[in-house]
Amino acid sequence: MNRNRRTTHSTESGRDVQMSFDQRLQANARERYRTHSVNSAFNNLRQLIPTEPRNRKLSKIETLRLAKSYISHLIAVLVTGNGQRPCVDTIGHQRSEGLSEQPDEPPARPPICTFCVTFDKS
DNA sequence: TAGGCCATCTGGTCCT
DNA sequence: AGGACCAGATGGCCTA
Repeated sequence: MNRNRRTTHSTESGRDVQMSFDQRLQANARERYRTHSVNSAFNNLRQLIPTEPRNRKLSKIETLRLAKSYISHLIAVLVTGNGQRPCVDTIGHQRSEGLSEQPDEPPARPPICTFCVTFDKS
């Protein structure tokens, strides 16, 4: 690669600023490091979410959605004191909020929580 | 082979 | 000015 290459980097005032190739490489390295730290946070979060089967690797989007669902499940456990299937007893968390969280997707799912089902099997 | 997921690069914007 | 954060583009890997 040509280390003398320059890339433009415009500011909010619209003025183009020359960015040296070395600066670009440094920015790339920082971004890589930042992405790795985000991934390590995702890995930490994954370890806290029970899956079926056990040790199934969750994607990032699955991790976020299931984390939200798991928090709701734990809240239901606290509210009802029912450690088995608490979510069927609560109003606010009556359906699975697991993998399909599309905004425009109709809620066509039986009123059972993902984690109630998971813990039933175990 | 198509689709999903991911890492990396890149440029724009915001913040200190 | 420099760094952090973010989103889009791109290409590679894996699985059904």
